[in-house]
Amino acid sequence: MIMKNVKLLLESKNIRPSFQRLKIYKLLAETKEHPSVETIYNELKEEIPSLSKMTIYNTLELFVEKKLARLITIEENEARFDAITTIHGHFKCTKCGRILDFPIDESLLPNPGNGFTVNDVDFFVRGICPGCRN
Amino acid sequence: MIMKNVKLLLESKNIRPSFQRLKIYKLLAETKEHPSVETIYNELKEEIPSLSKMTIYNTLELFVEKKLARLITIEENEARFDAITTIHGHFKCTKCGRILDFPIDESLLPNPGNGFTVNDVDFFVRGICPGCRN
DNA sequence: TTGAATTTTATAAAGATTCAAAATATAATA
DNA sequence: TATTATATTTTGAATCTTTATAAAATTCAA
Repeated sequence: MIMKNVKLLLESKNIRPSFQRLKIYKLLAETKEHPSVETIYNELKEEIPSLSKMTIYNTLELFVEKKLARLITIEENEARFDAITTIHGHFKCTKCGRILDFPIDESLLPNPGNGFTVNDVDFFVRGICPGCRN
Repeated sequence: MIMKNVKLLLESKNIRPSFQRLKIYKLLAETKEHPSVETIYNELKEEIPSLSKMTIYNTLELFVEKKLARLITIEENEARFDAITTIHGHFKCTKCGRILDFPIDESLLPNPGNGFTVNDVDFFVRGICPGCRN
């Protein structure tokens, strides 16, 4: 993803495209690893030595608010993030620890029932991935 | 749920039915609130003044291991627990904060695909509950 | 270029969880 | 019953993630 497009995307959501925000979004969009704050920090601190974790927390919170990112609570301890905001499932391999995306048919999703307003759906599966089974 | 049956249940899972474990299981089984460690601690400390949170952490971990309880990660910060271990959905009302159960048709559940071993499924929905909409 | 608003940074504080060791309770054996 | 071994609980400190606060730096517009 080229920077110019990241910039346009943030601006389309009324987010000022600061250097840090651009870098954080670009990283998130280019990885499939569902990184934590810690991971993002480690990936970027070489390029941005002044970077503080607080900036990452603030930025991700802003992205989630503006629906540029999703917060994933599949891990017990730390928040994970995903730049893909359309509905999809998350598979966590309890052996290698990776979190993988998989498509889900939205029309088949369970529904809490009449009278409930649904704003957000998470579908988490835990088990062993094909690579770890061999 | 009477204590005798709690005792039998724990014993059937090879868990020594200590006083603390019995009380913690009974509380978890009799509430629909999906309590946190903190909540369980506050509920029980009057009856068991010596109780420590560490015991609750240890006990719940043991229960989850032995499939007497489920760990629910719908909250960003704290772990919640549920004595119902069969597959069902969780709805979190972002207004009143309550976490409610709802049934889901297991045969319709999305599947990560061939080659994946599935051990555990979580289905979380966030939104507004009927009570809070009025 | 100046000044106001925003963003980033550094530091501290809070909250949840884990660790290690001591104290207590339970079970097994003599 | 007394003794010993084992399991459980408690305590207090440590760690880890996240949040709060305020100062410093940066950006933007006049």
